[in-house]
Amino acid sequence: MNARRATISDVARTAGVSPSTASVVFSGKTPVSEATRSRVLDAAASLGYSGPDPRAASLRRGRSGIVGVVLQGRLGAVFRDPVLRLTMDGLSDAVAPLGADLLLLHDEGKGSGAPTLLTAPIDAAVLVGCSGLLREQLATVRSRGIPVVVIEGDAGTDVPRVGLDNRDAQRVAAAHVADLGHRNVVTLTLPTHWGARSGWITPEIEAAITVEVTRERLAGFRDRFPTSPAYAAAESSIDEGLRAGRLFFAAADLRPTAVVAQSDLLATGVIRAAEEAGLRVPEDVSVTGFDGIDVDGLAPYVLTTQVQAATLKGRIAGEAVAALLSGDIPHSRELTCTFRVGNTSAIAPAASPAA
Amino acid sequence: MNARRATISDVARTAGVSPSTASVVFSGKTPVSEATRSRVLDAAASLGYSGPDPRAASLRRGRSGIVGVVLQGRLGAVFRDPVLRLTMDGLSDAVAPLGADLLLLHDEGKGSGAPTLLTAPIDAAVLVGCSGLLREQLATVRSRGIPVVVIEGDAGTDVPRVGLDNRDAQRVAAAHVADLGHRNVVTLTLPTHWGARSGWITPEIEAAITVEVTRERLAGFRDRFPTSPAYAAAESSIDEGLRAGRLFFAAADLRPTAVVAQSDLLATGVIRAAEEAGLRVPEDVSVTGFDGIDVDGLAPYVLTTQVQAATLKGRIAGEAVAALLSGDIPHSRELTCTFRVGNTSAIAPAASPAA
DNA sequence: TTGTATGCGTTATCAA
DNA sequence: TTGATAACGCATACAA
Repeated sequence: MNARRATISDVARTAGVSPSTASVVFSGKTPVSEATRSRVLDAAASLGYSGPDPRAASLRRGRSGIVGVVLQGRLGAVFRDPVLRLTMDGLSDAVAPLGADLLLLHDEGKGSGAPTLLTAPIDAAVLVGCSGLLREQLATVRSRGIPVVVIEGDAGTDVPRVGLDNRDAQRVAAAHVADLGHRNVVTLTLPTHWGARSGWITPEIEAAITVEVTRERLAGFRDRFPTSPAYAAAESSIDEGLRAGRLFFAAADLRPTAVVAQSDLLATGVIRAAEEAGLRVPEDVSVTGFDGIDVDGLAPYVLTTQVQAATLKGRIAGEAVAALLSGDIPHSRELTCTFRVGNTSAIAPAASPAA
Repeated sequence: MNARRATISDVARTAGVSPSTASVVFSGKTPVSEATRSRVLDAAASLGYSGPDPRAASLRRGRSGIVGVVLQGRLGAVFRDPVLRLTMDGLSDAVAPLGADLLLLHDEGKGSGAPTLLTAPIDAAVLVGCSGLLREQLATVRSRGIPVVVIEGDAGTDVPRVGLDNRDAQRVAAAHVADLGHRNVVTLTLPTHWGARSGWITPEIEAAITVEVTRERLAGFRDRFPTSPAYAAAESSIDEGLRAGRLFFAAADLRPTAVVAQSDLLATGVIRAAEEAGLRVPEDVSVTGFDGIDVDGLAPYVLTTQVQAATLKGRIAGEAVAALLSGDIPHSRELTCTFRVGNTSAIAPAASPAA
């Protein structure tokens, strides 16, 4: 029909008022007489004008009302992680009062198409999940002058950050296992870098872990078990835990009596593997997790784990964004886990199986 | 430092070229000599200019590179649903080649803060999950002239839609149960409207179901069981299924021999409830699901269910968006489920438990 | 290969 | 309460 969509000027002309008046009718920034208002609204209706073009408005205003959330990997993979889901939930909650929407940005391979962080019309960014690309992304965002908040990642100083006492918490879990008499222990970690395959962690690899969460939790484990083997999973999932667990329990003479996992999902998989191998948890093998999420199908086990407040983490990040957008400078926050002893850890078996 | 961020004109001036030349250096739309290019880039670096302002660019271009996805309810709740997660995964995959990002819009209570669909700078919208607000949202989006694709909802004609053969598929499942000799059957449905509480579905309610998926699947069930009781869950989750199942199995003399659930999660909950009540599945009670997702912790059961290609559904929607954005008119697609007989359905028990 | 001119659709400021 | 004016920062058609 129309060669062109109607603009606010068209509406103004039709209504016989000035563009600025028409604008004000829609924004409500200034009082307008009832007569003019309805004339403008009528004109808009007759022209099929449905309000200001957001692009133009955002150019003029300098703000878009959009908060970018940078995630790593594909969306599906991202939301498969219960912790991240909770964090997103809290984040969206805290950002909602701003009237801001969330723009999902995946950092997946910078080669792939759009350098989105550079070209997305966002007012602020939340960097979450702490990939190795973090520094680069931070540089990008800051060069654009966009306020940014980092969730669990190596932000430099002067970047508001929401963190977790990963190292301390994992040390506590490790100590728990050590105190129960376990000596033959293995830790199952999250990915060492984004996109990495699963495999044993050599000293070289250990020295070059780019994922902060993994590194910190491993460090906490090391505080009590400096030389125990460590195996990195490719992702946090029950399946990955199952695969790793099968590996751990395959050779009867090398079998660990305890597995310290860096996530509840991994721990759940390990428990499954133990059952598969005919081992009893916790009598034959103790398993600890991390996160404190409800894992579907884990009953009757109650995981011994460090419980983190994932939703709160997101909420705090969202509040930090809100603060930044209103000109305040939020301070970084470090959240603390709560250790929960369940029924998946127990005193080490008296006799080592063999060797 | 700077009173104002540098613009491309500043860069051009510093580099001693015209603004258009500088623009071209960043967009790459036109060949530029190596000498000029590097002069421009140097100038940009020295001014701390990090590329065109996305807001201005998008105003000029008329496109923002953002696709809006309208979901119902809170984010956290949304991504808790495995089917939706898969759909989002497929969608983001299909949209990635466009260089488009996804903007998450919740339709939650139009009163709450931002009238987002009206004011978001999106090039296209995907309406998913089919709430009762769908028509209204469609009107909003179309009045803005934004191309839109609907996933499983009552789009009018002439709106590209990706659907599922919900009614046929559910009828097949119901027939399966009927053919096994079950007469005392109850169906457990998805919510009848968005935000509804759980409860028995009266004829009045049944006549006014606003969620298409629920309505269609129930219709399919009705094709074989015109008068059997139907109970609506408040959401698709194992917990809701468990609660409903407890209700079904509470009174021994009214106990159904088969439960036809509208989702795998609900079915899983029902199975849990059956176990709790000391009933064997499928010997004492048959349970069918819908979706064909992998439900964690369901082993050793293999659900009898209708398997839908959730990821494909999202992908097709994404491709439809791509088509719309390049001026084509995609046709609607109706996907077909595949019936899978697992080990949760069996011949009805010979003797009805009681009166 | 580079420059000139123009408009994308708004809204903030200020004066009337 | 309303209107005139001037950006907002860029990308494109077209000419050189």
